[in-house]
Amino acid sequence: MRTSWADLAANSAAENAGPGSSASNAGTSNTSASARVYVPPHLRNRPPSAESPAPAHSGPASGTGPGPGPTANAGSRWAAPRNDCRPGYGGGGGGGAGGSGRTSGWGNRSGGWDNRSREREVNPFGDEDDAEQAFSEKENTGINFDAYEDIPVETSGDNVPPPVNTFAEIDLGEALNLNIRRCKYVKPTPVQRHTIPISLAGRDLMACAQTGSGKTAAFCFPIISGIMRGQPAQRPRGYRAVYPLALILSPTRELSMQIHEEARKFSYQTQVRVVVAYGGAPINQQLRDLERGVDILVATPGRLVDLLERARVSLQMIRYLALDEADRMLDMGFEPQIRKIVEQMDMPPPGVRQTMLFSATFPKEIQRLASDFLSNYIFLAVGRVGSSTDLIAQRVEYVQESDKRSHLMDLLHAQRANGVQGKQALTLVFVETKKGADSLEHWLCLNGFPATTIHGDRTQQERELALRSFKSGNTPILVATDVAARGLDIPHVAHVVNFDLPNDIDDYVHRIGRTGRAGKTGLATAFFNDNNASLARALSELMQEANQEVPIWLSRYAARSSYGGRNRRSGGGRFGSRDFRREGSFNRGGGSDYYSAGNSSGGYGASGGYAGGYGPGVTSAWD
DNA sequence: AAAAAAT
Repeated sequence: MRTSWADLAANSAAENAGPGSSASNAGTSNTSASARVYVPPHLRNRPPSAESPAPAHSGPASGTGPGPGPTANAGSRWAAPRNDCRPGYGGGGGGGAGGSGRTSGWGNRSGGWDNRSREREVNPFGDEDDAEQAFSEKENTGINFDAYEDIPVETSGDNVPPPVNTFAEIDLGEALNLNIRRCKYVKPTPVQRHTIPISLAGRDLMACAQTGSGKTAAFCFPIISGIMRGQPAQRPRGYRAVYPLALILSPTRELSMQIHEEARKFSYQTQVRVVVAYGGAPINQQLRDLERGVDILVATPGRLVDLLERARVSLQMIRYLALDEADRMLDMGFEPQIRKIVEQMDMPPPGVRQTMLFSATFPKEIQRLASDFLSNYIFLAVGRVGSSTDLIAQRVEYVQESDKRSHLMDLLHAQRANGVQGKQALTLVFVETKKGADSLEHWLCLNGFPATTIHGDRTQQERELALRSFKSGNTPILVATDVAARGLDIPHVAHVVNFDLPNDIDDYVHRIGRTGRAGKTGLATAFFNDNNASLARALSELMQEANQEVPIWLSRYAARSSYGGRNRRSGGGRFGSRDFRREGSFNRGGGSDYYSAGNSSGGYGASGGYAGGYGPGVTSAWD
């Protein structure tokens, strides 16, 4: 489940050292999961009883167990680049939520306070630098700090705390500061400059910002710092339940893994423990991780609901709730689960807990839903990194369905010529359906292009393997459904191809955001035809906003499409969205008590110069 | 209509 370059290197090294992983794979099959005692639904979710026998590990923050070190990883067989398009296919079970290499810390699981210092915490930083050099492109955090100065920022809400300019201005604590240095973060990104003070002030937040703009750190730093300096948690002594203090939810398993990896770095040697739980992987290892103690739980909704229904996790001590890709989390597919977790279990209500919502886009309807979870929140919109310089070159080409494959082939041939040091530049191809993904992958392979695919019909092992293989450059083409559209931080993606355009312009925004990340340039090519007519207007507007050249034929489509209301961009201009509380129609609706007249103290100008406003004419465009 | 997310 480790996905970084360092892990690849580590796994590769382990692989070369010997075939030791096969034995451990054998031990992690799914069969052990079924040994769990079945708890009938009516007995599930019983409140933790104070009378229950106290488990040995009920104290706060006992030592952090040995993390998933360079574990025997089921997916490490991709090492040999072959024409086989799914390297490592059938490479063995296990994998998933960590191979059995993790269980070496078993003896310590009852450890309370006294074990804290004895347990050794695996350094999550590894030797990433070495691995990064494989791309011969040293990039530090990958963030182009020079691109920051002109990033527009807009805030609204009551008494917005002023932003900070340096990490030193805020006392996050010594251990956290050390990790910030280890991450080579020199100065905070815009979203961090604003989010951290807001969060440290205890305020709720709705934030529009790209993943890759430092968003994860923006919500992790205050959470970790808050847990470290907060009262030691007097956690109830649940029979088996654990009581995390912070919950971070995300819409895909891979994104949860990614957040977990980052959070582990930020919390290294802070005694703040981060555990991840997601579906598709055996639950037992996740249960053991939880039993060792958890302060911050990163999870996908389905698995969390499962854990809640088994009464293995209680949310009653939650102080911080963060939803990543919040607009996806609140759309039709997810909303019931999220409401269940946030409103119908034992989580403290808004105002008691602190809630932070993040997404690159925030449609108005979603903002309305989201406000149920928030209390007197601050709205923050951060423009794209490098928004003024347009780091993503967007192209739209008219391609009939029947011509798409050969057209893609042309693009890939051109790309191949630009290969970097023998490695082809990474190309991410989005398609509409899972079947379409498999079939395109197969076709690419037949035609000599090493491709793999990630979508929801593949097993979790296959998904993780595909992602690793792509990141490593061994399979430089990844065909993906929207499962990979959001939040995934894959360095070095040079080209995003919208083989099938999405129906929603926000999805398009998320997809092309997989390239041009963190201040680097990228290319996004879309195949457009009559089937995408409904997207024409929004697409053409978006491209205009980004100073991209809009083909004449697309403008004609856009003009033709009847009042594109449905697909109008939900947000505005350089931001993913703007605060829906500022829309006159909403305020007249009667919910305007704490938000008057669409202006607020200290809301603007934090980044200097930029006034954050829209002229009246522009504003009307968003009504 | 499709995708994602629990078993």
